[in-house]
Amino acid sequence: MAIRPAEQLIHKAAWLYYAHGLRQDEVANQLKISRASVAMYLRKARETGIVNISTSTQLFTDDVMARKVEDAFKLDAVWIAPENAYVADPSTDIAVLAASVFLELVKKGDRIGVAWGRTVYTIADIMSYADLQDVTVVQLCGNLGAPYSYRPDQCTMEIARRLNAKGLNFYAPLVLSTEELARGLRAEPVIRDQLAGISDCDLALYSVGAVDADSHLVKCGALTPAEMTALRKQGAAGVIAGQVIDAGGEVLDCDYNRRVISAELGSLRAIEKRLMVVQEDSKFEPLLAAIAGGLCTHLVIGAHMAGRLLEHAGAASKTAP
Amino acid sequence: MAIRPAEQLIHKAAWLYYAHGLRQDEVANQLKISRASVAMYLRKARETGIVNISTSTQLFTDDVMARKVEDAFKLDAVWIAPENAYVADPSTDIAVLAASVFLELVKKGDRIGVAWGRTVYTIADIMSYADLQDVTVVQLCGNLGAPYSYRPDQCTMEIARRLNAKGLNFYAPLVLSTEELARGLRAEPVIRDQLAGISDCDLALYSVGAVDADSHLVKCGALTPAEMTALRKQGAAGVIAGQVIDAGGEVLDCDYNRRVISAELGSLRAIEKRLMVVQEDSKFEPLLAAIAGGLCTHLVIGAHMAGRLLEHAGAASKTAP
DNA sequence: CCCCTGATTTGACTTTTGTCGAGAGCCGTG
DNA sequence: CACGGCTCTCGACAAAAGTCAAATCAGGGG
Repeated sequence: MAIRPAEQLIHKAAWLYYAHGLRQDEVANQLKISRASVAMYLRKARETGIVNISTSTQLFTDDVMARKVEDAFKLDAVWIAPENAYVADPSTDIAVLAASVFLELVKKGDRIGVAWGRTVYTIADIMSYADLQDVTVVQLCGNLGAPYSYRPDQCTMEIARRLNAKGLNFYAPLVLSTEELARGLRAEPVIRDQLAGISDCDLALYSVGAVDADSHLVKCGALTPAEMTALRKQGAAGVIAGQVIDAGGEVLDCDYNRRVISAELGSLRAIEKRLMVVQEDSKFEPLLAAIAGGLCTHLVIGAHMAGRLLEHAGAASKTAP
Repeated sequence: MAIRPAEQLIHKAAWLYYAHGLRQDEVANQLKISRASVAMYLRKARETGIVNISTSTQLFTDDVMARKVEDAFKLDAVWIAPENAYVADPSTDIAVLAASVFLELVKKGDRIGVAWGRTVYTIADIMSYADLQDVTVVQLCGNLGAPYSYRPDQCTMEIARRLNAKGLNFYAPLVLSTEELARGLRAEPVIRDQLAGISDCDLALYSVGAVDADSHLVKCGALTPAEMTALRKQGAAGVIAGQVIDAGGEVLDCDYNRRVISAELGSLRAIEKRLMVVQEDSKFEPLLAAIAGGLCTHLVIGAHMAGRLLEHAGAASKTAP
């Protein structure tokens, strides 16, 4: 898009202020506008991603625990949000960290796969704006009609908006009523292309869902609590991009999964950087499953969860030394 | 290096302030220190690169003139600093822009070649701090003993310091008194390795020098004004990394060049991104030579210089349509 | 053990920045 | 051409951030 005159002014103000280090009143003089306007422009500049303020997430990887988790689970990088009363809301802390990490991982020209869930939406919501060029954000799974505020397409679009990127939505329901219909839809060129394009992503962002009555899948009406319980008995350990996985991180062989339109796990694994973010402590088992299935290379979790992971790894190495 | 406790505090303060958006007094409460300390920590955080504030340089590439220069000279990207009374000192403007562009081009893990000169040093001087990991800054040419404040090794080290990167200096004089000695020195393992490593760089930063009595080479005593005039008559058009080039951008065949220890132009051309920055209008001819020799892919110049380049290109296309 | 040095921290003060409601300009419409 | 409705801009005030000299602290040497 061509730069509009207003945007030009914002850019100039931001330039003088942030790059040259002038004060707001000096900028106002230069540009012959009031200081109040300058202040407003600067806010817009920050909101548009014309200026970018990022803080290194070093500290959270440098943590000894983070290193241990990396080693124990063979992950590329792990960030641990300290849970000790840092800030009012501890779960926000993880999301803020995840957003920073995400922005640090994104590069110009990247193609990014985004799944859906409360966690992902929270991240999108608090993520600061950036002006990445040529970035495409693709939706990893089908949609849900539910009146949820964090539908898959909304997660995708919101993140795309924040990055000033192109959003590629998935115009199909997440789950259909029959296997045949799902198969047919997956074969549709427009859907097939989207699914095929997923393995071309450079970066994926998702969380993992729990297999219980609180799951989004239940809340959105994709599954009943009873069905969920049944799946659990069949070995369901978690939910990734709308699909139910077993403890080994493989797609569970069940009727539900066959009716789902979503990224194949194989495609997900083909993505170089798979950033998984887990907020709730209750998602321990699902997280283990996701890690077992090689569905995450980069991980953002809270300190408590990290402790549990290490405990588990320690116990496992004792039983089978 | 292990994170010292002090650094930890700085990091926490920066995190709460910039990532969580708390106010300084809120941060002070959280961390149980005074607000004044928080303010100080935050300044340190900015100076260390723990937080990173960058402004997009879009505006300067989006310029119509920039596009035209790109097309006319087949360059990858051109940034033009508007010379019209933007800010007090117009030449600073170019350096500020160059520093931003430079930081935008650097990626983690990069190896960066840096030449020397007033322009390069000015850029280093106003460049904001960053915390790039695994970046190496290598010196492109030998040193000068002169009491200059912008010796090659200083340019290299200052940039390395700003980026929190490793600096690789070149422990050899730029110019020796005999050709034999230069040849011998170039064959020394330690020097040879350094020279060989130059083509592995991902990014180079340099300016181009003029062939006149004001040249650094003269000021540093590497050449006398008379020798400079003589070289000019022999076809010298500019100076790159301490070497004299002709109008076609090739090393001039002369005694001086044979006595110089510096990056071969071939190695420089092997570098993917070659960022050239020119501040002075008087360097028109040298710049043309550098462009002709394919020594620059990315260019930062002032509006006036851009005008002259386009004029030249227009005239050239008229004489040879 | 005490004093001195240098670095860190703090409270008090100043400067800079953010915000809000009022007013000015702009456009399409009746 | 006058009238809303709209956005953009400004002045004034309140809030936040920056600064500095004095106080405190840690540690080393005499």
